[in-house]
Amino acid sequence: MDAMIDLKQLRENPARFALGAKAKNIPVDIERLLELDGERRRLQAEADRLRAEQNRLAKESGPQIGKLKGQLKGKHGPEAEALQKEIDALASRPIALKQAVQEMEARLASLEPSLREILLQVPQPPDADVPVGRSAEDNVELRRWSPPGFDPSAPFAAQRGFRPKSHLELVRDLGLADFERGVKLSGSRSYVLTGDGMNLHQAVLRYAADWMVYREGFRAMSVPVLVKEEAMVGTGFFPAGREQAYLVDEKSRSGGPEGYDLFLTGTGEVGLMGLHMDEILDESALPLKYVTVSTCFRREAGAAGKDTAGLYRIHQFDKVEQVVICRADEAESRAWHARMIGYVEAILRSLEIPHRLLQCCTADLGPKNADMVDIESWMPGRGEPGPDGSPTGAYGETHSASRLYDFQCRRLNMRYRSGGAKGHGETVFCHSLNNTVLASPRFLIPLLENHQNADGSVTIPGPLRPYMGGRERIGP
RNA sequence: GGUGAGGUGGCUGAGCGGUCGAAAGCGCCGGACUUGAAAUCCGGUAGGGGGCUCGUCUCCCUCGUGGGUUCGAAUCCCACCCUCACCGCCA
Repeated sequence: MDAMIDLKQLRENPARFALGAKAKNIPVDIERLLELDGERRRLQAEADRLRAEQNRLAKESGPQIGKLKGQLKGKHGPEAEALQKEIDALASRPIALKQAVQEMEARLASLEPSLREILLQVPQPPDADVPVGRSAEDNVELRRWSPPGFDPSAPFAAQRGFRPKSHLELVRDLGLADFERGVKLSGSRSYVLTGDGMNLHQAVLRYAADWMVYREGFRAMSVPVLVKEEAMVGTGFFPAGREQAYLVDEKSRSGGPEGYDLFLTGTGEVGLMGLHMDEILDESALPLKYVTVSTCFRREAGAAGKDTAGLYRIHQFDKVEQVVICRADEAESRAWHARMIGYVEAILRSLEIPHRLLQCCTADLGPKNADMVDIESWMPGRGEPGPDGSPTGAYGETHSASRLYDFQCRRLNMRYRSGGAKGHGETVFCHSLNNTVLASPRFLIPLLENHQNADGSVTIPGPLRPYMGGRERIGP
């Protein structure tokens, strides 16, 4: 069975996993898991013992049978009969054992599915320094930033001299998106980016990707967005997130058992992390720093009625994603987490987008994370309408930085050999981290809304201008 | 989509029913030689799981994956996955 969570650790300290699951509000029957594990180990030991005996007999009698068969060649009559009898006697010795082994194996096999099912559901326990909470409401703000001369907590109109438009109004008035035709083509939560909407979309993606590649030395990758189930399970998105993923049903289409289903990935993380599945890496190759820009697909099951309008919650978008795969060292992994968050903060500052960092509480972590920090960008057009009917603005999630220890790499069977240069040490599961660099078109919301002008135009922030043909503004 | 060949350790590649977890070469590690290095020589070198008297201990599993035949399978049979070559189609 593949490594999910470390069964040894679970046996030694089941409470840690039970409490961790509870803090995450994820139901999982650790008691039952321990029972099944114990039962399996008992059967395994017994089967091993029987098989060892069987092997011993076979090893003993094998060469003898071979020798006797050699003597049998060309012989006839009573002499041949005697030899044949001897051969049969030798051959029959392991038969009883064989049946016993088969029985044990059958019992073992019947145990595996339920064991595996539970094992796959056990979440990574949250780190001790993650605040315990019941929902996203209990996330804790770490810090916030806004460009000089603008304060998100004060009314937009008072500071900028006009009432802000929401991104919906901006994209309509400036001709940046066409929702009607998007819906015509693909149903709800679909859109078409038009003209400068598409230009801006490509500009921010390229800007973010270039930042990671040319400033931070990440390796640019194009990875599949259509992947096997293995990759979804390995990266920890399945089984819990199965409802969130689009399925390309190749299995039933073929009408037979051949072929397998494929899934559309909801993040480039799946492709990047899946790259080294089942590999043993050289320690000297670590850390691996990858960045990809990929189209992401999400069913948004369970989000019916939420954020139905505009570019916020949509089924398909593009995302620049960073992952780091490093040695199994908590301090190193924590340092990378901070650094990866720092890249995003720097990008947001360079684009003059007010934002804040949230330490996610235990309930908001999801099964795979030990720790997660969200970054929310200020969206002046979001939130409840104020007394004058214009939006008051709100922070909206645009980034999410996860620290996973070896949770993913266990599932992906992704290891390195420890022990210095070309070391001869043990194989160890890598640690992994991931963080959004920039997701668009959601990011167009804070970009357009924060940089809108009184005349309805939108100023293109300086760093994006090279990606927009040198232009300074969109609109009149 | 059609036809053919093939998937073996970090790599190349032999093995085609028993002593094979597996020849040989390369690579890598350790040692000898050397002022140092190269060359040479000697030795070592897959992964996973279990047991205890925890050790230069022991057992089990793994030769693409899953089944089957057999006393015994890397080797024979079936299905699937994948790779390569040629043909057809095609952004």
